[in-house]
Amino acid sequence: MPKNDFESRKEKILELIIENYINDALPISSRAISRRLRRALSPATIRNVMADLEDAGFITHPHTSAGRVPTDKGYRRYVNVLMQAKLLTEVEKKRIDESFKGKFEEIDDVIINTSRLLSSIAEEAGLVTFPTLEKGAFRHIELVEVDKDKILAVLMTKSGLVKNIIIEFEKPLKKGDLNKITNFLNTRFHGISLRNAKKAITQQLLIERDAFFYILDETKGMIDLILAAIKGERVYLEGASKIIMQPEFRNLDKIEVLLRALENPQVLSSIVKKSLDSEGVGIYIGKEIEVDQLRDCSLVVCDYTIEKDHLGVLGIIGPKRMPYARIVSLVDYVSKTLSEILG
Amino acid sequence: MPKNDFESRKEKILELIIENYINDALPISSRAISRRLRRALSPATIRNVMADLEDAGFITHPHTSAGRVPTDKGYRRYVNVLMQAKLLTEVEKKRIDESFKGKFEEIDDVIINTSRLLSSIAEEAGLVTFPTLEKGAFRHIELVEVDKDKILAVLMTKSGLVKNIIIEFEKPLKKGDLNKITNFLNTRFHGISLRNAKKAITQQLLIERDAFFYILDETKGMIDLILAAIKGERVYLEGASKIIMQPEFRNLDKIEVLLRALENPQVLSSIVKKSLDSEGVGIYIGKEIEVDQLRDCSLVVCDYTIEKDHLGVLGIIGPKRMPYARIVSLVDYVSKTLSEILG
DNA sequence: TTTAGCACTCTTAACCTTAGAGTGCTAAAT
DNA sequence: ATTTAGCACTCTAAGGTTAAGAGTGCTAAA
Repeated sequence: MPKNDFESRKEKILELIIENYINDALPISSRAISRRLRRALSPATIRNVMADLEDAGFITHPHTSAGRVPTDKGYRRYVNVLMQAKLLTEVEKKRIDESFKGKFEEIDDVIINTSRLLSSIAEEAGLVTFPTLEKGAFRHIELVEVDKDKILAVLMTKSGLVKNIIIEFEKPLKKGDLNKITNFLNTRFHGISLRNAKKAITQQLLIERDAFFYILDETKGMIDLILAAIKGERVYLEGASKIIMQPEFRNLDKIEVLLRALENPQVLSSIVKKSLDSEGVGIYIGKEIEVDQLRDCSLVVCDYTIEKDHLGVLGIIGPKRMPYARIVSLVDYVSKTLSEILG
Repeated sequence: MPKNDFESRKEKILELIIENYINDALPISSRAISRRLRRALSPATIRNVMADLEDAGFITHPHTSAGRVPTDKGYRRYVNVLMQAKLLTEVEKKRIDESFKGKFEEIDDVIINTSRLLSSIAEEAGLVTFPTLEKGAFRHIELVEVDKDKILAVLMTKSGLVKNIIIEFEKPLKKGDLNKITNFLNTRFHGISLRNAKKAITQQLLIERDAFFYILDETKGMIDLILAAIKGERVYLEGASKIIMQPEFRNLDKIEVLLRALENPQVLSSIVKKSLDSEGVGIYIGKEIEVDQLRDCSLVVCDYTIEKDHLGVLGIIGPKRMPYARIVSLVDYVSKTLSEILG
């Protein structure tokens, strides 16, 4: 038997081991694999192959007389080369589409719906960040006086995202001044990205300083505040209870570590940072997440966008033993759908 | 010994049993109580009293040879008559005050901060609803055209809460019409409560129908949408992981039931409804919560307000074995502080 | 009324034991 | 040169037993 076939047999067996383990959460015995191959190979042969796979680091066994379980390296190989995408069923797609049909009054409702959807279809924890306006294009700003020394800025991006910011001033602004600033911003900056707005706006402001000379500082301060406010990053996570149903987490200490981690803003934010690296759907297995408390978990993430501008991130957190083929399709589809809805 | 003293001794012992149990999470033996009374009474005597308390339904024992634990009725008596408020320490108060000192750009940040604070001081789950605008007074509305057939309504209450609502129209409105509606709303309805706004506005609209005759329907529809949008009720809950640390929840099945319940919007909303009944700080013990999945928990809640108008609810969920004396003070103080901050 | 004394109950942890699953190795079979 | 049967060996998980300890309830004496 040529080398190639030999290698491909190994791969096949690795694939079977991993898929079986993902399904049953039990170590896989040589006999089980032999049966799956319709006895084309005897358990003894499988055992030899398994020993090779173990030497190569793709599988391991919890103790001498137990079957095999995948290692991180095994899962990695599985998602990289063995797994073939398992498309969502029409029923699932329909369910996702339907769930976005409802009326959403606020962006929060959309985000919550999305994360609930992810968690409930995947039966894992679903994670969605609130969209950032940073990459959005400036469309309209409205400055409303709410007090002598307080204004409400309502900022809207081209894609229709809205943010309210309340700004306090030391000395009150005159109504005319507010209008002047509003007009200035709306006419000069229509369409430019908020991320680049600061430099552009302050420059332009200096050019037109004559018109603004006595409110220049206030105007600049206000712009700073507005741009600072849109940087905030918030994550919504739902379905931690789904994870603890998984056999590998039926253990109080593990649950405790996991729940604590998922409640920790730093952990969430480092997860989100990680996700930014990936093009398309990103898969992080165990220690690849680089969060110690999540070393028994995997993360499948994807960003969502408006007109190719990054808005936020969504994904699934669950045990490493996760039906990647399905989850990847799910995350991909939901991210596309969300992007469309917001667009 | 007169009847009174006899009764008060019973109460004292009940109090000791409950406080011990709250501290240690272990059934309390007659010997332990005797020791706590500096042997003023022998264990045998205590046992007699305990038998009475058990007959009266205040305590029970898990099995023949175990010490006593409080029943719901016992806890109820404790919080109603035995417990004396345990004020927060200055350090704790300071911590709460400090945590509200930061800059909050959005109301969401305030709510999240509050619930995190509750959860972290109480070492239980903290719960805060987002403020409803319903009871707030109308202050200002701004209607901004964002598309031919889409407008953004920015609604602000007297107390400074802001809500954005995006409204779509079948046929486009003219710019002049928008201004007309904006002016109408801002001049005629300044100061009236949003809850009563609908009737008042539609009535007034009919009186002035001549001015609006060709956009009457659109105007009415828009008002309906705006008022519907402010009804939404959202709850933020943090610290479920704190509950599962408690000895009575060191059990996978219980944790599962609990986490599922706390992720269930219906459960949360029925908790919030409950809270509306109570004047000041409300305490609900076990089945009093009227949510079967939470029959082993207690709920301590209080509403928060602006100028005596109800805005929302905050509180603590934890095991029935909860340091009520401390938690009540905490919930009370945080609710007052939050009310002040928002005012 | 209170308390000492004591039999009784029940839980918990520790320790065995055993069945069963699965491996690794060796030697025979293909 | 592989593949496979056979078998000894290992480890887990479940069940059973035991003993210690904590606490009660009752009775009879103080």
